[in-house]
Amino acid sequence: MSNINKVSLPVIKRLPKYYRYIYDMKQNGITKISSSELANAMGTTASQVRQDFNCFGGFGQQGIGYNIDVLLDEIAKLLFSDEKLDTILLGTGMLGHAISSYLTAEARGYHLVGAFDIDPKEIGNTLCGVTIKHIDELTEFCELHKPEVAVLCLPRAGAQEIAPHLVALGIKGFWNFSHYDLSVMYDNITVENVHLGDSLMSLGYMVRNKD
Amino acid sequence: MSNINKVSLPVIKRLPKYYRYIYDMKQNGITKISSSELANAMGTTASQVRQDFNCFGGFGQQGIGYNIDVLLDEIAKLLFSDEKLDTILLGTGMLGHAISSYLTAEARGYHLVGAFDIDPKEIGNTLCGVTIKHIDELTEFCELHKPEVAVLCLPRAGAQEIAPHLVALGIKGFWNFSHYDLSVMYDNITVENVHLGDSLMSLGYMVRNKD
DNA sequence: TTTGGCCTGTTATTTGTTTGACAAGCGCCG
DNA sequence: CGGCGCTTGTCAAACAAATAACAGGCCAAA
Repeated sequence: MSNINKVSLPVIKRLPKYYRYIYDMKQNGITKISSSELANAMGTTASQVRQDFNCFGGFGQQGIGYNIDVLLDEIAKLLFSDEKLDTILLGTGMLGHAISSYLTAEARGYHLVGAFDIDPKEIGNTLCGVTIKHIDELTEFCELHKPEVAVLCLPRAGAQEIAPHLVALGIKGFWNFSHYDLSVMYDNITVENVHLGDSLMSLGYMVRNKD
Repeated sequence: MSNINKVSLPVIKRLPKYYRYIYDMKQNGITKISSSELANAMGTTASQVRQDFNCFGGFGQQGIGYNIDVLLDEIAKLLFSDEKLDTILLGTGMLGHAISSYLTAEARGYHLVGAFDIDPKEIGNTLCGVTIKHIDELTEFCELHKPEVAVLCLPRAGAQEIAPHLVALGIKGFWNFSHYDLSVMYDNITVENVHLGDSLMSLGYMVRNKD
């Protein structure tokens, strides 16, 4: 068991979806489920469900299926953790506001500890419980509070300029909304890109070139 | 040439990134580039670059490389189009505001024609040039203006309820920020999911279980 | 207690994507 | 004009992921 040696990225990316569906089933009073039932609900195959769960040791019972509580608990242990990740936000524009609100209100496992901008009009305002600081204070802040995750909601030039400093300051993971390709530069850092522009462009292509 | 029979999804998803890099190079005065140079800049392989471009006929010259202008133009023809896609926004909360602003100010190929909400406080306000209407007016509006794309910035229950109507009203593509899994239901519809929650969860997993 | 149906964990097969290899084309230089 | 270096387009091999197949465990019922 606990064969967490090297779980492939596609599997990891599917975990949140499993969590969502299983969480729902628990809300609906379901107590156990088979791989085929789950696969059917999620639009995938029973094979994939079993193989995915097996990456983490496989927490089902032959002849029975999977206990919803066990399943939910195991996946939660994988995705979340007792201690939240201290997180800072860079760029408090419209998107920054929306994202920080999401991070504090709806997301689990993160704790917003700081927000930074260069716009004098923003500095000093409160954003989801933290005071927006000027980006000049970033170094001092990070050395003191050691945040682990940075959310980049700034324009590309800004992201490009600040990313190396953040890495040097010990940031381990980026939630990147900027158009700057972080992952090219550092590969001992985890980057989760949310490229809205790319997403929209491929949507447009697919809508126009519908098979 | 023009072997646009069936281009695989991974290739389509890479097109925007190509566009970004090539656009930049043009800004920097570069006029031609080889597959290996481009691959190197983007952190991929020359093989992949050539094979990707070849899905669309291959617009390079042996011995020379790719002309930046030609390349940019060809990719733009694939991703964008002369006529913009009429788009409506559902859900004008904080995220809806940020996304609509992005859509109108920064994105290319889309035209926001309507915005809808259920919150009486929002109805009548202006959002990026359109007046926010009550969702009860959605059917009439769609029958009149025939929008092609819908942006879903509403909570899951709302998305779940409204999605079938939107499909019935002729929506061809969804930019889905809700936690509802549209793609499971309709497969003649294009859905581009931006699941912020999923994205954050997998980031957390990867930060904690760094290889 | 034994039998049969069901379901998991795991191994095998198929499918799809990425990487590598090479022939043919272009331009430059002698 | 011919050879050489470089580059594309394309085909082949390697790799990764998704699907299918199956052996073994569990429960229920007889």
